[in-house]
Amino acid sequence: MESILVISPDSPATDLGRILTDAGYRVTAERISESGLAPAIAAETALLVADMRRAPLDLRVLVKPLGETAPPLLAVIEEHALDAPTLEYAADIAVSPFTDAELVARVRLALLRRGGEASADTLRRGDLVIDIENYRVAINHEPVDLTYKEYELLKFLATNDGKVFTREALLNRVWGYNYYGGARTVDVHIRRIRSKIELNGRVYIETVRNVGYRFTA
Amino acid sequence: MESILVISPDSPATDLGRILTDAGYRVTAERISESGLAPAIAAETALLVADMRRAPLDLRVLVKPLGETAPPLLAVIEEHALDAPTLEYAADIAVSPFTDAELVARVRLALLRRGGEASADTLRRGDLVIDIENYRVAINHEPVDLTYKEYELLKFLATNDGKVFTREALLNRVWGYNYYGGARTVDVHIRRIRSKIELNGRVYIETVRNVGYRFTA
DNA sequence: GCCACTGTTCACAAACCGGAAACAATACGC
DNA sequence: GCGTATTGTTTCCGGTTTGTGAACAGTGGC
Repeated sequence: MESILVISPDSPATDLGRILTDAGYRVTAERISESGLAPAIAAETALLVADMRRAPLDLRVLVKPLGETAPPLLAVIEEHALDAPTLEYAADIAVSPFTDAELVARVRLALLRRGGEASADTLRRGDLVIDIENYRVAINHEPVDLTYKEYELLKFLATNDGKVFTREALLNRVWGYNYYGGARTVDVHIRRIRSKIELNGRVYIETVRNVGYRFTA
Repeated sequence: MESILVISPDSPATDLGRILTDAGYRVTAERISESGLAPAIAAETALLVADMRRAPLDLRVLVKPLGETAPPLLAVIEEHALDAPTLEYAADIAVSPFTDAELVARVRLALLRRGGEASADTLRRGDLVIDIENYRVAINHEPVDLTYKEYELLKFLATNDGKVFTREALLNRVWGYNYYGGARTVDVHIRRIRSKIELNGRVYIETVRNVGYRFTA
C-alpha cells in the first residue's frame, strides 16, 4: 500500500492523520524543520501532505531540492496564506476549512494523477496501460502480446507522448546510436505495433508525413 | 486580458461569474449541451470553469475531443459527485462549498500553471498557435491539418511576422536556395494555407501587390 | 473605358511518401 | 542442431502532396 507523509512546521497535526487513516491510507507524520525534507521521505511515500494552517512552510526551500522524482505535494493552508511558491510547488491545495470528504478526494486525485503520469512502473495513456517493470501491455485490461522491439518502441513513444520523432531519431533512441539501418525498419515496426493495438479503430500512433511518428493519448 | 469561460449544463451560474468578475477576470458564461464545447471557446479563453454543482457534465465527452491545445479546466463540483473522468480531465477541482477566496486562488493557480508551461517552442500569433517542435498548428485551440510544405511556409512567414517576402525570397528560404521553379508555386501554396486557416474571415496572410506576401498577427 | 499586368483559382500530371506484403537473416528455445 | 519467433530489408502499390499551365478576376494607369 502506498503511504502518505504528513509534514508540518510544528507538532504534527492529528486531524489530518485521522481523516486519512480513516479513509484507509497509511500515514506517517513528521515535524519538519526547514533544513531538510529528503530524509523523511521513504521509498513507499506516494504523497506529501504539507499542513501549513498554523505556520507557513517555504515550499521553494523544501520541495525544489527534491527534484522531479519527488512525490507530489498537497498543501493544506488557510485561504489568506496563499503565496506564489505554494502555488508553484504544490500539486494541489486544500483550502481550510474543508470537509473530510474534500481532503480525501484531493488525496485520491493527487495519487491518481501521479499514477497517470509520473509513476515509474506503469504508463497510462487512455485505455493503454504499459507495465514497464513487467514488460506487459494492456488495452482496456485486455493483454496485448508485443515482441521486445515492439514493446521498446511503443514504450518510448508513449513516454514521450505528443512529441514527434523522425525515423532517424527513433532508430537512435530505440535501436541505439550506433545502429545503421534503413529507415523503413521503423515503418514496419510501427505497422506491427499498430496491427496489435489499434484493433478498435482507435489511433495511438499518428504519422506526421515527411517527419515521423507521434504517440497521442 | 485573458478571459475565463464558465460552462454549466443548465442556466449559467451567476455566483461564479460574480466572484471571478469581482476578482478582476473577464468572464463569459455559456450553457453547454453535451454536444459541443469547441464553438464556445474563444481565442482568448485561457481557462474553462465547469460548474457541475447542480448537474453533472461528462468531461470525457466534452474535453476529450478538444485535444491538447484546449485551455485547462477547473471543475466545480459537490464532493459526492467526484468521478473518475472528472478526476482525469480536470486540471483542478474546487469542491463545494468553498469560499470566494478559494475559488479565486484556484483560478489563479490554473492560470499560473498554464503560463508556466508555455514553451519557448511555440509561436503565438493572435489566435494562431504553432507548436514548432511537434508540428502542430491550432486556431482558437482548434487543430488545423497542414501538409509539410504548407506547414513550413506558414511557419516561415509567422516567424518573420510583419515582414514582406517576394515569391523568389520564399522559394529560396522555404524551398531551398537551389530550387528553380515558377513563382506561381508560391501563390498556390499560399492559397492552400489560406483555405485552411482563414475560415472565420480573419486574414493572416496579406498579399502585397507587386511585392509578395506578409504574415500579420 | 480599355489595356496590361498581377493575383487567384482550377485542373491535372508528376513526384514523393508511407503502408503492405513477401522475403531474408538472425536470435532463441528446445 | 533444428524449428520457430523475431527482426530487418526490399519491392511494389496506392494515395497524398506538390508543381505547373491555363483560365479567370481584379486593379491601376492611361
